[in-house]
Amino acid sequence: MGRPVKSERKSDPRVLVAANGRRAPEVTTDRRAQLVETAAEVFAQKGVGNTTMRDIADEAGILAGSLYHHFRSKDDLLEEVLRSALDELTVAYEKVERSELDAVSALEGLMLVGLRFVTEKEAVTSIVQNDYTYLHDMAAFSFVDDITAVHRKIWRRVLERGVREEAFRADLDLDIAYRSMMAAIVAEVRWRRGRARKPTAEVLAEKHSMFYLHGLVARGKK
Amino acid sequence: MGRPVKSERKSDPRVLVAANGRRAPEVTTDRRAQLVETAAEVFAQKGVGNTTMRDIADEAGILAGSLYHHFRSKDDLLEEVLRSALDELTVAYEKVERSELDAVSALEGLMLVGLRFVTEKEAVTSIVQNDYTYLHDMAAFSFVDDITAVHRKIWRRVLERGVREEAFRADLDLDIAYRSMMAAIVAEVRWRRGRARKPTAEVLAEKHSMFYLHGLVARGKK
DNA sequence: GTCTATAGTAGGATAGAC
DNA sequence: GTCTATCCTACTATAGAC
Repeated sequence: MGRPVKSERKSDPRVLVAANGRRAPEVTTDRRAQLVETAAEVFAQKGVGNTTMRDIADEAGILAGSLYHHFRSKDDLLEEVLRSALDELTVAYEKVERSELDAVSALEGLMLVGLRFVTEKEAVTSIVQNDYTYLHDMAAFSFVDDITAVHRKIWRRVLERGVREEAFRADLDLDIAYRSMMAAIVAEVRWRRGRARKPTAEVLAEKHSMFYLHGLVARGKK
Repeated sequence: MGRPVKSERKSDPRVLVAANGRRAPEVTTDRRAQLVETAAEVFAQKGVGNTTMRDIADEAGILAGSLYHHFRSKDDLLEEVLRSALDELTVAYEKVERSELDAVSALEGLMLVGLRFVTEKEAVTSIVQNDYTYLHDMAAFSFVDDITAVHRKIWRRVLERGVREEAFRADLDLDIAYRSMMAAIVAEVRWRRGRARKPTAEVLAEKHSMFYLHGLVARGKK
Protein backbone atom coordinates (compact mmCIF):
# COMPACT_ATOMS: atom_id res chain seq x y z
CA MET A 1 0.00 0.00 0.00
CA GLY A 2 0.96 3.54 0.60
CA ARG A 3 -0.78 5.03 -2.37
CA PRO A 4 -3.46 7.31 -1.02
CA VAL A 5 -6.91 6.28 -2.06
CA LYS A 6 -9.96 8.41 -1.83
CA SER A 7 -13.18 6.49 -1.84
CA GLU A 8 -16.24 8.52 -2.56
CA ARG A 9 -18.79 5.76 -2.52
CA LYS A 10 -21.71 5.97 -4.83
CA SER A 11 -24.15 3.40 -6.05
CA ASP A 12 -24.30 -0.14 -4.78
CA PRO A 13 -24.63 -2.81 -7.49
CA ARG A 14 -27.06 -4.76 -5.35
CA VAL A 15 -29.49 -1.87 -5.36
CA LEU A 16 -29.37 -1.69 -9.13
CA VAL A 17 -30.07 -5.37 -9.53
CA ALA A 18 -32.85 -5.21 -6.98
CA ALA A 19 -34.40 -2.36 -8.92
CA ASN A 20 -34.59 -4.66 -11.92
CA GLY A 21 -36.93 -6.76 -9.88
CA ARG A 22 -35.24 -10.02 -10.83
CA ARG A 23 -33.24 -12.65 -8.96
CA ALA A 24 -33.49 -13.76 -5.37
CA PRO A 25 -31.52 -11.17 -3.37
CA GLU A 26 -29.66 -13.98 -1.69
CA VAL A 27 -28.08 -15.18 -4.90
CA THR A 28 -27.39 -11.66 -6.07
CA THR A 29 -25.58 -10.94 -2.84
CA ASP A 30 -23.63 -14.14 -2.95
CA ARG A 31 -20.77 -13.27 -5.22
CA ARG A 32 -20.19 -9.92 -3.58
CA ALA A 33 -20.53 -11.28 -0.03
CA GLN A 34 -18.23 -14.11 -0.95
CA LEU A 35 -15.59 -11.66 -2.15
CA VAL A 36 -16.00 -9.61 1.02
CA GLU A 37 -15.44 -12.76 3.04
CA THR A 38 -12.34 -13.66 1.08
CA ALA A 39 -10.98 -10.15 1.38
CA ALA A 40 -11.52 -10.17 5.14
CA GLU A 41 -9.48 -13.33 5.43
CA VAL A 42 -6.61 -11.97 3.38
CA PHE A 43 -6.62 -8.58 5.09
CA ALA A 44 -6.46 -10.33 8.44
CA GLN A 45 -3.71 -12.67 7.38
CA LYS A 46 -1.34 -10.20 5.80
CA GLY A 47 -2.41 -6.91 7.29
CA VAL A 48 -4.28 -4.31 5.29
CA GLY A 49 -1.22 -2.37 4.24
CA ASN A 50 0.52 -5.43 2.89
CA THR A 51 -2.47 -6.86 1.11
CA THR A 52 -2.65 -6.15 -2.60
CA MET A 53 -5.70 -6.41 -4.77
CA ARG A 54 -3.90 -9.21 -6.52
CA ASP A 55 -3.61 -11.11 -3.23
CA ILE A 56 -7.34 -10.93 -2.76
CA ALA A 57 -8.07 -11.75 -6.38
CA ASP A 58 -5.73 -14.75 -6.28
CA GLU A 59 -7.53 -16.09 -3.26
CA ALA A 60 -10.87 -15.54 -4.97
CA GLY A 61 -9.65 -17.23 -8.15
CA ILE A 62 -9.98 -14.19 -10.40
CA LEU A 63 -7.67 -11.44 -11.64
CA ALA A 64 -7.06 -8.22 -9.80
CA GLY A 65 -8.72 -6.01 -12.35
CA SER A 66 -11.97 -7.95 -12.01
CA LEU A 67 -12.34 -6.87 -8.40
CA TYR A 68 -13.03 -3.36 -9.63
CA HIS A 69 -16.19 -4.61 -11.22
CA HIS A 70 -17.49 -5.22 -7.68
CA PHE A 71 -15.78 -2.56 -5.60
CA ARG A 72 -14.71 0.98 -6.39
CA SER A 73 -11.42 0.71 -4.56
CA LYS A 74 -9.45 -1.27 -2.03
CA ASP A 75 -10.63 0.97 0.78
CA ASP A 76 -14.18 0.53 -0.38
CA LEU A 77 -13.77 -3.19 -0.07
CA LEU A 78 -12.26 -2.84 3.38
CA GLU A 79 -15.09 -0.62 4.48
CA GLU A 80 -17.64 -3.21 3.48
CA VAL A 81 -15.71 -5.89 5.37
CA LEU A 82 -15.76 -3.86 8.57
CA ARG A 83 -19.10 -2.15 8.54
CA SER A 84 -21.24 -5.22 8.10
CA ALA A 85 -19.58 -7.10 10.94
CA LEU A 86 -19.37 -4.22 13.41
CA ASP A 87 -23.01 -3.29 12.96
CA GLU A 88 -23.97 -6.81 13.93
CA LEU A 89 -21.94 -6.49 17.09
CA THR A 90 -23.73 -3.30 18.04
CA VAL A 91 -27.07 -5.04 17.72
CA ALA A 92 -25.90 -7.89 19.94
CA TYR A 93 -24.60 -5.56 22.64
CA GLU A 94 -27.83 -3.56 22.59
CA LYS A 95 -29.84 -6.70 23.01
CA VAL A 96 -27.94 -7.55 26.21
CA GLU A 97 -28.48 -4.08 27.58
CA ARG A 98 -32.19 -4.17 26.84
CA SER A 99 -32.61 -7.53 28.56
CA GLU A 100 -32.45 -5.83 31.98
CA LEU A 101 -30.48 -8.45 33.78
CA ASP A 102 -28.77 -7.68 37.06
CA ALA A 103 -25.43 -5.93 36.55
CA VAL A 104 -23.27 -9.01 37.04
CA SER A 105 -25.28 -11.05 34.56
CA ALA A 106 -25.38 -8.16 32.13
CA LEU A 107 -21.62 -7.84 32.27
CA GLU A 108 -21.25 -11.56 31.71
CA GLY A 109 -23.58 -11.15 28.78
CA LEU A 110 -21.51 -8.38 27.24
CA MET A 111 -18.43 -10.47 27.69
CA LEU A 112 -20.01 -13.43 25.97
CA VAL A 113 -21.19 -11.26 23.10
CA GLY A 114 -17.74 -9.76 22.71
CA LEU A 115 -16.05 -13.13 22.77
CA ARG A 116 -18.60 -14.59 20.38
CA PHE A 117 -17.71 -11.85 17.96
CA VAL A 118 -14.03 -12.57 18.35
CA THR A 119 -14.50 -16.27 17.78
CA GLU A 120 -17.01 -15.99 14.96
CA LYS A 121 -15.45 -13.05 13.14
CA GLU A 122 -11.80 -13.75 13.67
CA ALA A 123 -10.81 -11.99 10.49
CA VAL A 124 -12.61 -8.74 11.21
CA THR A 125 -11.38 -8.71 14.78
CA SER A 126 -7.84 -9.21 13.58
CA ILE A 127 -8.15 -6.34 11.17
CA VAL A 128 -9.53 -3.94 13.75
CA GLN A 129 -6.90 -5.06 16.24
CA ASN A 130 -3.91 -5.19 13.94
CA ASP A 131 -4.57 -2.37 11.53
CA TYR A 132 -5.59 0.11 14.17
CA THR A 133 -3.14 2.72 12.93
CA TYR A 134 -4.19 2.37 9.33
CA LEU A 135 -7.85 2.72 10.20
CA HIS A 136 -7.37 5.64 12.52
CA ASP A 137 -5.34 7.72 10.15
CA MET A 138 -7.81 7.59 7.32
CA ALA A 139 -10.86 9.79 7.58
CA ALA A 140 -12.77 7.28 5.49
CA PHE A 141 -12.67 4.85 8.42
CA SER A 142 -13.73 7.15 11.21
CA PHE A 143 -16.96 5.17 11.28
CA VAL A 144 -15.05 2.41 13.09
CA ASP A 145 -14.41 4.79 15.96
CA ASP A 146 -18.01 5.88 15.95
CA ILE A 147 -19.25 2.33 16.26
CA THR A 148 -16.66 1.53 18.92
CA ALA A 149 -17.80 4.55 20.92
CA VAL A 150 -21.33 3.18 20.97
CA HIS A 151 -20.05 -0.14 22.30
CA ARG A 152 -18.04 1.61 24.98
CA LYS A 153 -21.06 3.53 26.19
CA ILE A 154 -23.05 0.35 26.59
CA TRP A 155 -20.27 -1.26 28.63
CA ARG A 156 -19.92 1.86 30.74
CA ARG A 157 -23.61 2.02 31.54
CA VAL A 158 -23.57 -1.56 32.74
CA LEU A 159 -20.51 -0.94 34.89
CA GLU A 160 -22.01 2.22 36.35
CA ARG A 161 -25.22 0.45 37.16
CA GLY A 162 -23.26 -2.31 38.89
CA VAL A 163 -21.56 0.20 41.13
CA ARG A 164 -24.83 1.98 41.83
CA GLU A 165 -26.50 -1.29 42.78
CA GLU A 166 -23.51 -2.15 44.95
CA ALA A 167 -22.83 -5.32 43.02
CA PHE A 168 -19.42 -3.94 42.00
CA ARG A 169 -16.84 -2.33 44.26
CA ALA A 170 -17.54 1.31 44.99
CA ASP A 171 -13.94 2.34 44.41
CA LEU A 172 -13.79 0.74 40.99
CA ASP A 173 -12.02 2.75 38.30
CA LEU A 174 -14.44 2.33 35.44
CA ASP A 175 -12.00 3.49 32.78
CA ILE A 176 -9.46 0.92 33.79
CA ALA A 177 -12.08 -1.77 34.12
CA TYR A 178 -13.54 -1.16 30.69
CA ARG A 179 -10.20 -0.81 28.94
CA SER A 180 -8.80 -3.93 30.54
CA MET A 181 -11.69 -6.15 29.71
CA MET A 182 -12.03 -4.87 26.18
CA ALA A 183 -8.31 -5.22 25.55
CA ALA A 184 -8.38 -8.78 26.81
CA ILE A 185 -11.38 -9.75 24.73
CA VAL A 186 -9.96 -8.37 21.52
CA ALA A 187 -6.52 -9.79 22.23
CA GLU A 188 -8.01 -13.28 22.39
CA VAL A 189 -7.97 -13.32 18.62
CA ARG A 190 -4.19 -13.29 18.66
CA TRP A 191 -4.08 -16.35 20.84
CA ARG A 192 -6.47 -18.42 18.80
CA ARG A 193 -5.40 -17.50 15.26
CA GLY A 194 -3.71 -20.40 13.59
CA ARG A 195 -4.15 -22.56 16.66
CA ALA A 196 -5.54 -26.06 16.48
CA ARG A 197 -7.47 -26.08 19.73
CA LYS A 198 -9.78 -23.11 19.79
CA PRO A 199 -11.84 -22.72 22.95
CA THR A 200 -15.45 -21.73 22.38
CA ALA A 201 -16.71 -18.26 23.25
CA GLU A 202 -18.73 -19.80 26.08
CA VAL A 203 -15.68 -21.37 27.70
CA LEU A 204 -13.69 -18.19 27.32
CA ALA A 205 -16.52 -16.07 28.69
CA GLU A 206 -16.82 -18.28 31.73
CA LYS A 207 -13.09 -17.95 32.45
CA HIS A 208 -12.92 -14.25 31.79
CA SER A 209 -15.94 -13.58 33.96
CA MET A 210 -14.43 -15.58 36.78
CA PHE A 211 -11.18 -13.70 36.48
CA TYR A 212 -12.60 -10.21 36.31
CA LEU A 213 -15.33 -10.65 38.85
CA HIS A 214 -13.13 -12.11 41.57
CA GLY A 215 -9.60 -10.99 40.78
CA LEU A 216 -6.33 -12.62 41.64
CA VAL A 217 -6.26 -12.52 45.40
CA ALA A 218 -7.32 -15.57 47.38
CA ARG A 219 -10.44 -15.00 49.47
CA GLY A 220 -9.15 -16.28 52.75
CA LYS A 221 -6.26 -13.83 52.66
CA LYS A 222 -6.80 -10.16 53.36
CA MET B 1 5.44 -1.16 1.53
CA GLY B 2 4.94 -4.55 0.05
CA ARG B 3 8.31 -4.96 -1.53
CA PRO B 4 9.99 -7.89 0.17
CA VAL B 5 13.21 -6.91 1.83
CA LYS B 6 15.85 -9.27 3.00
CA SER B 7 18.15 -7.82 5.60
CA GLU B 8 21.38 -9.67 6.10
CA ARG B 9 23.03 -7.38 8.59
CA LYS B 10 26.76 -6.96 8.49
CA SER B 11 29.09 -4.39 9.97
CA ASP B 12 28.01 -1.67 12.34
CA PRO B 13 29.49 1.77 11.66
CA ARG B 14 30.00 2.32 15.36
CA VAL B 15 32.34 -0.62 15.56
CA LEU B 16 34.44 0.70 12.72
CA VAL B 17 34.79 4.11 14.28
CA ALA B 18 35.58 2.60 17.63
CA ALA B 19 38.32 0.56 16.00
CA ASN B 20 39.91 3.80 14.88
CA GLY B 21 40.34 4.59 18.53
CA ARG B 22 39.02 8.12 18.22
CA ARG B 23 35.87 9.97 19.35
CA ALA B 24 33.83 9.50 22.47
CA PRO B 25 31.50 6.57 21.79
CA GLU B 26 28.57 8.67 22.97
CA VAL B 27 28.95 11.23 20.20
CA THR B 28 29.60 8.55 17.60
CA THR B 29 26.38 6.83 18.55
CA ASP B 30 24.38 10.00 18.54
CA ARG B 31 23.47 10.39 14.90
CA ARG B 32 22.49 6.78 14.48
CA ALA B 33 20.55 6.63 17.74
CA GLN B 34 18.86 9.86 16.81
CA LEU B 35 17.74 8.42 13.48
CA VAL B 36 16.50 5.29 15.22
CA GLU B 37 14.47 7.47 17.57
CA THR B 38 13.00 9.44 14.69
CA ALA B 39 12.18 6.29 12.78
CA ALA B 40 10.44 4.80 15.81
CA GLU B 41 8.22 7.85 16.04
CA VAL B 42 7.27 7.74 12.37
CA PHE B 43 6.71 3.98 12.32
CA ALA B 44 4.45 4.35 15.33
CA GLN B 45 2.51 7.24 13.88
CA LYS B 46 1.84 5.88 10.41
CA GLY B 47 2.27 2.17 10.86
CA VAL B 48 5.26 0.30 9.51
CA GLY B 49 3.63 -0.66 6.24
CA ASN B 50 2.62 2.88 5.42
CA THR B 51 5.89 4.48 6.40
CA THR B 52 8.27 5.21 3.55
CA MET B 53 11.95 5.85 3.84
CA ARG B 54 11.17 9.34 2.61
CA ASP B 55 8.79 9.86 5.53
CA ILE B 56 11.54 9.03 7.97
CA ALA B 57 14.12 11.07 6.11
CA ASP B 58 11.80 14.09 5.98
CA GLU B 59 11.31 13.93 9.70
CA ALA B 60 15.07 13.66 10.18
CA GLY B 61 15.71 16.54 7.82
CA ILE B 62 17.69 14.58 5.24
CA LEU B 63 16.91 12.83 1.97
CA ALA B 64 15.76 9.26 1.69
CA GLY B 65 18.89 7.99 0.00
CA SER B 66 21.01 9.23 2.88
CA LEU B 67 19.37 6.82 5.28
CA TYR B 68 21.08 4.00 3.47
CA HIS B 69 24.39 5.34 4.63
CA HIS B 70 23.29 4.38 8.16
CA PHE B 71 21.04 1.37 7.64
CA ARG B 72 21.10 -1.40 5.09
CA SER B 73 17.33 -1.45 4.61
CA LYS B 74 14.04 -0.37 6.04
CA ASP B 75 13.66 -3.62 7.91
CA ASP B 76 17.12 -3.24 9.29
CA LEU B 77 16.14 0.11 10.69
CA LEU B 78 12.98 -1.33 12.18
CA GLU B 79 14.91 -4.16 13.75
CA GLU B 80 17.20 -1.73 15.50
CA VAL B 81 14.22 0.23 16.77
CA LEU B 82 12.67 -2.83 18.32
CA ARG B 83 15.59 -4.82 19.58
CA SER B 84 17.19 -2.12 21.67
CA ALA B 85 13.97 -1.26 23.47
CA LEU B 86 12.75 -4.81 24.04
CA ASP B 87 16.07 -5.95 25.45
CA GLU B 88 15.84 -3.22 28.05
CA LEU B 89 12.41 -4.46 29.03
CA THR B 90 13.72 -7.97 29.53
CA VAL B 91 16.38 -6.67 31.89
CA ALA B 92 13.79 -4.76 33.91
CA TYR B 93 11.49 -7.78 34.23
CA GLU B 94 14.37 -9.98 35.29
CA LYS B 95 15.34 -7.52 37.94
CA VAL B 96 11.88 -7.73 39.47
CA GLU B 97 11.95 -11.50 39.45
CA ARG B 98 15.37 -11.62 41.11
CA SER B 99 14.29 -9.25 43.87
CA GLU B 100 12.41 -12.09 45.60
CA LEU B 101 9.44 -10.10 46.77
CA ASP B 102 6.26 -11.85 47.86
CA ALA B 103 4.10 -12.81 44.89
CA VAL B 104 1.68 -9.92 45.18
CA SER B 105 4.47 -7.35 45.32
CA ALA B 106 6.31 -9.10 42.52
CA LEU B 107 3.25 -8.97 40.35
CA GLU B 108 2.79 -5.30 41.14
CA GLY B 109 6.42 -4.86 40.21
CA LEU B 110 5.98 -6.54 36.84
CA MET B 111 2.97 -4.40 36.19
CA LEU B 112 4.86 -1.24 36.99
CA VAL B 113 7.75 -2.27 34.76
CA GLY B 114 5.39 -3.06 31.94
CA LEU B 115 3.54 0.22 32.28
CA ARG B 116 6.79 2.15 32.58
CA PHE B 117 7.82 0.65 29.28
CA VAL B 118 4.53 1.63 27.70
CA THR B 119 4.77 5.19 28.98
CA GLU B 120 8.46 5.69 28.27
CA LYS B 121 8.61 3.88 24.94
CA GLU B 122 5.28 4.78 23.49
CA ALA B 123 6.54 4.52 19.95
CA VAL B 124 7.99 1.04 20.27
CA THR B 125 4.94 -0.19 22.14
CA SER B 126 2.70 1.17 19.41
CA ILE B 127 4.72 -0.57 16.76
CA VAL B 128 4.65 -3.93 18.50
CA GLN B 129 0.95 -3.52 19.20
CA ASN B 130 -0.16 -2.14 15.85
CA ASP B 131 2.12 -3.90 13.42
CA TYR B 132 1.72 -7.29 14.98
CA THR B 133 0.81 -8.90 11.69
CA TYR B 134 3.70 -7.36 9.81
CA LEU B 135 6.19 -8.48 12.43
CA HIS B 136 4.82 -11.98 12.72
CA ASP B 137 4.81 -12.71 9.04
CA MET B 138 8.43 -11.85 8.46
CA ALA B 139 11.02 -14.34 9.57
CA ALA B 140 13.45 -11.48 10.12
CA PHE B 141 11.38 -10.37 13.10
CA SER B 142 10.91 -13.66 14.86
CA PHE B 143 13.22 -12.30 17.53
CA VAL B 144 10.30 -10.21 18.78
CA ASP B 145 8.42 -13.40 19.58
CA ASP B 146 11.48 -14.86 21.23
CA ILE B 147 11.83 -11.88 23.52
CA THR B 148 8.12 -11.83 24.26
CA ALA B 149 8.27 -15.50 25.20
CA VAL B 150 10.92 -14.72 27.79
CA HIS B 151 8.70 -12.03 29.28
CA ARG B 152 5.76 -14.39 29.41
CA LYS B 153 7.73 -16.99 31.29
CA ILE B 154 8.70 -14.48 33.94
CA TRP B 155 5.10 -13.43 34.42
CA ARG B 156 3.99 -17.04 34.55
CA ARG B 157 6.53 -17.97 37.20
CA VAL B 158 5.35 -15.14 39.41
CA LEU B 159 1.72 -16.13 38.96
CA GLU B 160 2.48 -19.78 39.67
CA ARG B 161 4.38 -18.87 42.79
CA GLY B 162 1.46 -16.75 43.96
CA VAL B 163 -0.89 -19.69 43.64
CA ARG B 164 1.57 -22.01 45.37
CA GLU B 165 1.96 -19.60 48.25
CA GLU B 166 -1.82 -19.25 48.42
CA ALA B 167 -1.66 -15.53 47.83
CA PHE B 168 -3.64 -15.96 44.62
CA ARG B 169 -6.80 -17.97 44.15
CA ALA B 170 -6.22 -21.67 43.70
CA ASP B 171 -8.67 -21.91 40.80
CA LEU B 172 -7.01 -19.14 38.86
CA ASP B 173 -6.64 -19.72 35.13
CA LEU B 174 -3.08 -18.57 34.61
CA ASP B 175 -3.36 -18.31 30.85
CA ILE B 176 -6.34 -16.02 31.09
CA ALA B 177 -4.74 -14.01 33.86
CA TYR B 178 -1.52 -13.45 32.00
CA ARG B 179 -3.15 -12.67 28.67
CA SER B 180 -5.62 -10.27 30.20
CA MET B 181 -3.07 -8.28 32.13
CA MET B 182 -0.61 -8.13 29.28
CA ALA B 183 -3.29 -7.12 26.81
CA ALA B 184 -4.43 -4.34 29.12
CA ILE B 185 -0.93 -3.03 29.72
CA VAL B 186 -0.04 -2.89 26.05
CA ALA B 187 -3.40 -1.43 25.14
CA GLU B 188 -2.75 1.52 27.43
CA VAL B 189 -0.60 2.99 24.70
CA ARG B 190 -3.67 3.44 22.54
CA TRP B 191 -5.41 5.42 25.22
CA ARG B 192 -2.57 7.79 25.91
CA ARG B 193 -1.28 8.44 22.40
CA GLY B 194 -2.03 11.97 21.34
CA ARG B 195 -3.73 12.71 24.62
CA ALA B 196 -2.96 15.82 26.63
CA ARG B 197 -3.28 14.32 30.10
CA LYS B 198 -1.06 11.28 30.33
CA PRO B 199 -1.16 9.45 33.64
CA THR B 200 2.20 8.30 34.94
CA ALA B 201 3.15 4.65 34.96
CA GLU B 202 2.95 4.72 38.76
CA VAL B 203 -0.64 5.93 38.78
CA LEU B 204 -1.63 3.41 36.14
CA ALA B 205 0.14 0.58 37.94
CA GLU B 206 -1.66 1.41 41.16
CA LYS B 207 -5.02 1.32 39.41
CA HIS B 208 -4.33 -1.81 37.41
CA SER B 209 -3.05 -3.63 40.48
CA MET B 210 -6.15 -2.68 42.41
CA PHE B 211 -8.36 -3.88 39.61
CA TYR B 212 -6.66 -7.18 38.97
CA LEU B 213 -5.99 -8.10 42.55
CA HIS B 214 -9.52 -7.51 43.80
CA GLY B 215 -11.74 -7.78 40.74
CA LEU B 216 -15.10 -6.20 40.12
CA VAL B 217 -17.31 -7.73 42.76
CA ALA B 218 -17.99 -5.81 45.97
CA ARG B 219 -16.61 -7.58 49.05
CA GLY B 220 -19.68 -7.41 51.22
CA LYS B 221 -21.73 -9.17 48.57
CA LYS B 222 -21.30 -12.86 47.93
C1' DG C 1 -18.39 -11.15 -14.73
C1' DT C 2 -13.94 -12.01 -16.05
C1' DC C 3 -10.10 -11.33 -19.04
C1' DT C 4 -5.95 -8.79 -21.37
C1' DA C 5 -3.24 -4.96 -21.39
C1' DT C 6 -1.57 -0.96 -19.74
C1' DA C 7 -1.37 3.75 -17.80
C1' DG C 8 0.22 6.09 -13.93
C1' DT C 9 2.39 6.35 -9.72
C1' DA C 10 5.35 5.62 -5.91
C1' DG C 11 8.52 3.24 -2.96
C1' DG C 12 13.12 0.67 -1.96
C1' DA C 13 17.54 0.75 -2.97
C1' DT C 14 22.08 2.02 -5.44
C1' DA C 15 26.03 4.83 -7.53
C1' DG C 16 28.75 8.41 -7.44
C1' DA C 17 29.45 13.54 -6.89
C1' DC C 18 30.31 16.84 -3.25
C1' DG D 1 27.37 12.31 5.94
C1' DT D 2 24.41 14.15 2.66
C1' DC D 3 22.84 15.07 -2.02
C1' DT D 4 21.50 14.16 -6.97
C1' DA D 5 19.90 11.12 -10.06
C1' DT D 6 18.10 7.01 -11.35
C1' DC D 7 16.87 1.92 -11.79
C1' DC D 8 13.76 -1.48 -10.79
C1' DT D 9 9.91 -3.23 -9.08
C1' DA D 10 5.16 -3.52 -7.66
C1' DC D 11 0.78 -1.72 -6.82
C1' DT D 12 -3.84 0.75 -7.84
C1' DA D 13 -6.92 1.57 -11.11
C1' DT D 14 -8.81 1.95 -15.92
C1' DA D 15 -10.34 0.65 -20.77
C1' DG D 16 -12.16 -2.29 -23.63
C1' DA D 17 -12.44 -7.16 -25.60
C1' DC D 18 -14.82 -11.53 -24.78
